[in-house]
Amino acid sequence: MEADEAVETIQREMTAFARRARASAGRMHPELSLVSYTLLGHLEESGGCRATDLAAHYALDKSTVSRQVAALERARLIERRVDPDDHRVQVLHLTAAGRRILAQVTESRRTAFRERLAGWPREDLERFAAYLVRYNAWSPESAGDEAEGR
Amino acid sequence: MEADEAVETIQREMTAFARRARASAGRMHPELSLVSYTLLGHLEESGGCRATDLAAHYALDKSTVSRQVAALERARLIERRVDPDDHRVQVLHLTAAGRRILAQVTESRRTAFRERLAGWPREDLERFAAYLVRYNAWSPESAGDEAEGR
DNA sequence: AGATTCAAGTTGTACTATACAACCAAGCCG
DNA sequence: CGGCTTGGTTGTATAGTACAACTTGAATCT
Repeated sequence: MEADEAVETIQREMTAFARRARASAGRMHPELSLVSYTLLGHLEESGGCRATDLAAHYALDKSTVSRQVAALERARLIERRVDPDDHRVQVLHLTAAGRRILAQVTESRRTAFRERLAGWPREDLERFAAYLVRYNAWSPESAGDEAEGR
Repeated sequence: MEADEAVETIQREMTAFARRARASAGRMHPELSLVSYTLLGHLEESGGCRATDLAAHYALDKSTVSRQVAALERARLIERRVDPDDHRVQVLHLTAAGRRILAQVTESRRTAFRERLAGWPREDLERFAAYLVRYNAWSPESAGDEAEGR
């Protein structure tokens, strides 16, 4: 069956990609690992949030986030502000330096992706993007939704 | 420009995927990491090869492969046979157990992917698969080939 | 109010994947 | 033969991660 073959290919290619991505991202941007980049990006988008939120959002252990945050703070890329309403909470914010590095790495990553995708017809880019969104949006809980038209 | 937006989306989604993949693969199949799985798969496809070939193919350091191979051998999933023509070389082969585990994990992964991709029209599956192949096939040396019709 | 439970973070510990460098051992070549 | 090359291992170091134990502050339930 051809559909099965396509699933197989998707599986193989996604796996291959996953295997390579982290390492190559690290080589491209030694100053900001993929994880740090992601966390910084979230802080920018969200305009500041708690370590716990990051952990929940990215399915990471709170200890992992704690250490990442500590490293980012040490590097002066983020700062912690204790929430006056709840002294357990530290709200994380990008510093100016953090914003700068983030922008720089984003730009450099964008360039790499643009280069890699150069020559793709716009229609293909848009379809590929849509497929990826759809693929990533899947979660066990949402399984079956589409089939039932929700 | 819409094409740029699509590139941005691809970037973001690929990144998100990469971040999650390894960990989730590990959770799904504690008995065989993504790397081990990949190496075993290569041995099956190739019908036996050298550690150096694996390293080259997956852009891993030979020391990394050496240790992976050692672990897989310890687990009795592969075996080494010294090449009679060149005593430096160890040709790696799957054992029966290795073949069994590989098949089992492949099946389980396939199921997960099938579930995730359930409800996708066959046409979309095929297009997505083709896009991924194209995306992964890219390498710095090949850049520009398409534009020049090679 | 006091005791208990809950939530946010930190720290200790351990493991995996990885790289780089130094090394060894076997072939190969002039 | 002697030196270079190639395949592989080992020592060492780092990043990212998890889990468990702990601290501290908040909330809740008598």
